[in-house]
Amino acid sequence: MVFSVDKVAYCRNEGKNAVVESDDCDYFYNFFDFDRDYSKIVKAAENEKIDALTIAAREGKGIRILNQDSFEALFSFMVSQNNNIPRIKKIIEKTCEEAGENRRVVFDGQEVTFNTFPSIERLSAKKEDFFKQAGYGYRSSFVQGFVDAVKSGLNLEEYKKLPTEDLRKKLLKIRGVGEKVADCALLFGFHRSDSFPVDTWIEKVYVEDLNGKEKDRKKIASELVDRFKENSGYYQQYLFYRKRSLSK
DNA sequence: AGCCAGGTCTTCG
DNA sequence: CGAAGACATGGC
Repeated sequence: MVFSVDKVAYCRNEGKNAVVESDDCDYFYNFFDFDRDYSKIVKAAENEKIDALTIAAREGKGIRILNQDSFEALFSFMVSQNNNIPRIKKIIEKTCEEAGENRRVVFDGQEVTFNTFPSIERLSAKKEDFFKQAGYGYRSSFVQGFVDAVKSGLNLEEYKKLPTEDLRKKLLKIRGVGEKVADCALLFGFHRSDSFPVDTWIEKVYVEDLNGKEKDRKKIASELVDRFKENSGYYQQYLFYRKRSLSK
């Protein structure tokens, strides 16, 4: 099952194909970025003539840069700071369970229930203790501040019109949003593939596989975007997933 | 038992 | 600027 805001899709593999069923196929067609020719991106990655990238792209050729909801993406990545992935998932799941709406859908005659990602209204109705008990820790004030800002006029839809650099600056003004979270939101929430989020894993890639010399994450990110331009985000995902899978 | 996690903010030199 | 600490919580 895949969830996005108040929608759900049921996914499975049939041989070489991925099958996606949903009440809203148009939405998930865009969500999974099916319009894009990823074979071109893999070829471009191979043409960079970087061993690690070539391998990563070939192994990760099924990876898509999802078109997530911008609010949900920014909110979720705000939770990711100084946190581990299993716990991030738990926090978001708990938030959906307790603040989202319960829904039912039917796939192939099978009834499925799920919780939506909560709306701004539902989130803003929650008090500080809700976030504390959901496990947000010190990030509680960040997400609450963000929710308040959106409720009182901050409009991410308007941001979509901005060029990447301007949009990036806007996102960085939000408390709790630094370079890495902004870049992830740019990539997944706004599909700005000219961004290269640098986290602990990409730092390893940069040093071990790209022979990088910079130490500062911000400099690393801008160096990589200068180098890979519009393909940055795709390469970042290939490299990220391969690095993580190797460490397990 | 500690160290660490898809970092960010604040403070201090 | 650039480095160093603090920050909540729980995964491993």
